Amino acid sequence: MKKSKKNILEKNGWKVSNADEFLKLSAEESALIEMKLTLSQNLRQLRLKRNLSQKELAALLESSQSRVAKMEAGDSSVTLDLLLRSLLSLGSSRKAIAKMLEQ
Amino acid sequence: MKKSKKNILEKNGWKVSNADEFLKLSAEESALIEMKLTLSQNLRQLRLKRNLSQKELAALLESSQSRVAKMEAGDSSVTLDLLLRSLLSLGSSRKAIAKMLEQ
DNA sequence: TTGATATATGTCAGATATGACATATATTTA
DNA sequence: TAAATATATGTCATATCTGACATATATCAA
Repeated sequence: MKKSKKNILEKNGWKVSNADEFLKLSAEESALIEMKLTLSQNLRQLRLKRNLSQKELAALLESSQSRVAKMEAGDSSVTLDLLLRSLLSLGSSRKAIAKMLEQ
Repeated sequence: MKKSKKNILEKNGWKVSNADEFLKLSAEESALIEMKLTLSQNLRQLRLKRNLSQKELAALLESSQSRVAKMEAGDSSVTLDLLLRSLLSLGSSRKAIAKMLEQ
């Protein structure tokens, strides 16, 4: 795993304090985090494609601009449930979401 | 939507008290619930394929038998995060999960 | 039957996620 | 440039999820 990726993860609150500990991230945890990051990225893409600001998307989702920012930033406080609900609200189909995950 | 499906949803805690209210389930909510049910079913299949009891799977996940039962039952208190972590722990790959969702 | 094992259901205290808010920092526009 | 708009970051009260436990109900073997 590249240093840059580790930095990104740490910045977003994933507890990865040193290389050893990082290696202890189980394969499952890593996979889950990477799935979240993939969905985050797709969320931002979709929002921009629709020419919405984070504030506008937040209104659509009945959430807040700051939470949308956190979703797009891949913050560790954001669940898959919230990401998926958001993608669906932006018009993604279940199939489209499956496609995002098949990588 | 068939009556039987409505009954299943209600039984599992999805607030769907009457037909009118049921119709108000947004398309997104329905899609999310169906995705969860799909993953629930796959979880049970996988567990049985591995010849594990719910108790044994719970130990593997550092969870409890009752929570595994709820996961498999599609209980509304169970998040996608937990379902996906469980599937990954049972050896499902990200790709396999994408496949489950592509339906 | 009976006892053993598996699964389902209800509850709850503690853990985690949420929207909201304030405010910092970019980015865009005039 | 400066002002306006957009996005990022930190915090918090409330809401929701979690593992654990008790206990009910199946399922199965003797």
